Amino acid sequence: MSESANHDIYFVPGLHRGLRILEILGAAKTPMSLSEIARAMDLSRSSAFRLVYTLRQMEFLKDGEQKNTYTLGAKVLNLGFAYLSNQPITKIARPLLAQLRDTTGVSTHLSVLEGHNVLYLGSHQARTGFVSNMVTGTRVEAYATAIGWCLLSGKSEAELAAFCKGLDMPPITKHTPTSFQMLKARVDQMRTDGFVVSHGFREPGGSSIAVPVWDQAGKVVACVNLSGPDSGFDFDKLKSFYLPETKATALRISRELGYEGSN
Amino acid sequence: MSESANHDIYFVPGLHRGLRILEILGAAKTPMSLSEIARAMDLSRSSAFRLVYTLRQMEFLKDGEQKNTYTLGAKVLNLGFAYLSNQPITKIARPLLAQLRDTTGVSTHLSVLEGHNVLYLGSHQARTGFVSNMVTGTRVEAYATAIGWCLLSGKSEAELAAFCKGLDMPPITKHTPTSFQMLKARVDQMRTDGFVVSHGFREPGGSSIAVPVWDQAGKVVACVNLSGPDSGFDFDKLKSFYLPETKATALRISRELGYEGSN
DNA sequence: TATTGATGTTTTATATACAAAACAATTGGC
DNA sequence: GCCAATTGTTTTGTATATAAAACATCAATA
Repeated sequence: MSESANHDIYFVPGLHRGLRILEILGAAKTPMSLSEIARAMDLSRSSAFRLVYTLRQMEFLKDGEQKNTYTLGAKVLNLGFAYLSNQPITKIARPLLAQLRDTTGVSTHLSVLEGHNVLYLGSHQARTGFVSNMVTGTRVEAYATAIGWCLLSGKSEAELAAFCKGLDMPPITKHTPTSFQMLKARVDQMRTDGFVVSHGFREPGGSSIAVPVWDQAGKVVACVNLSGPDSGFDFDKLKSFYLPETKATALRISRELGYEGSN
Repeated sequence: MSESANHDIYFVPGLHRGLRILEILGAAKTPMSLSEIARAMDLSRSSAFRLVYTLRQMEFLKDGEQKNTYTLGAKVLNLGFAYLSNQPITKIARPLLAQLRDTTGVSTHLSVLEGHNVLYLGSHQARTGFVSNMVTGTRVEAYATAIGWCLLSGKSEAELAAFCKGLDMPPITKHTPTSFQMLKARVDQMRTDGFVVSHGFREPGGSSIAVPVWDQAGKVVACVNLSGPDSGFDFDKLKSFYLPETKATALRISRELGYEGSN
């Protein structure tokens, strides 16, 4: 009774079990054999055989290094990227981020909050330089980054407390907040300013601007981020040019999402 | 008769069709309705209903913005990342890349070639600085980047020609090779040098070192990459310190893969 | 080398997933 | 506001996917 009142009339068991195999193999640190899969799924070997056969034929599974073992195939990666590029906000933001990149000359990024992580949905690279640190599809801990504070500014104090509950916050740099109180201070600061700027004189090696994006309900749903190395990031121009441009882009995206505030 | 001699004895049709729905929705630029899915799959609506029902319940599909439409769900993203972190080379390289990051103080990355793209498998960020341009899971055009040339150095001339066949190569920067001949020159250069270095005086804003990783068969299977902004990248130290360290790390990874050459 | 246990594969009787058809609920055109 | 067409949902007889059991193959141990 506990786990599965699954036995809905409309469940197609073949699909259900096949997907569970993918999940199990995703969670497994190492390739699994047919029998291991069958055991993990509490399934007859003959059924597991047919499922694996199908998954393999469709390239959702591929052979592991050891004989008779299987791991996730490349198709699951394709799906993952399709997921990212199908996010509605990605489509809306893409041309605007490209435009921001072109007018500023530095790299621009769009990210959202997913669980405790910042999830990068897409980016447009500075056209100069070979160093192409693209970020799409990446996850990083939200509590530790300027972009994370920006995204967390949409949460109430209670929500933020819940967010910190059970989260351990090791210090990545000496500026990393390591407690709820410290994180709250960062987020509050961001909320009053309306942006986060970190510049090279404080953090050697790079500069970054993060500005929130709001939806029609006034909720923070994403973050526009502009970043580059100090050498391409003139401090004088930062506040007079880069920041207003970034804010304008974020607002434009917000408008397209139906935001009607004046931030 | 044309498309599917699919009718293997061991094919489980529910799973087959469910996965095809995921692929179709991944390729679709916009969410689809039940009927659209049924039509695209040449399937009865009642069957499509049951498949979608199952996928939705398992969170491989989620509701689109419009009513009665569906898109890929977050689960497919989880699988995508599981795929990346399960790649054997990722596991071997991870601690060594972290170590390289710690001794050099700048960001390190591991990437492989997938089709025409450079696929980033993992990275370790410089501990200083808020600018966290992580790259895991990203794809970029191989022909246009130093890392790409590094990875392509494993190919023979014929393979490289095949690689270029039908690939259009727009110039991203003025240094971008735009023909097979130009690309071949870059790759040959890389092969004789054993690495690619691009430094800020040529490419404003950032510096980068790329070194290949070999497997036991002597094939180039991956690329170790070290990159950072000029300000953190001392030119003098580049050749005397960063480059040898990077090469040592790449060789160490190669050794763990069974490489026995002396490069 | 013989023996045991485990795993991968094939067969097949039967439980069940499936598609047609009926139904319900929307939508769009006049 | 009606009709027609399209879509989402439910039912149900039947074609078929399934799991047990048999078979084949391999690995380890004595």
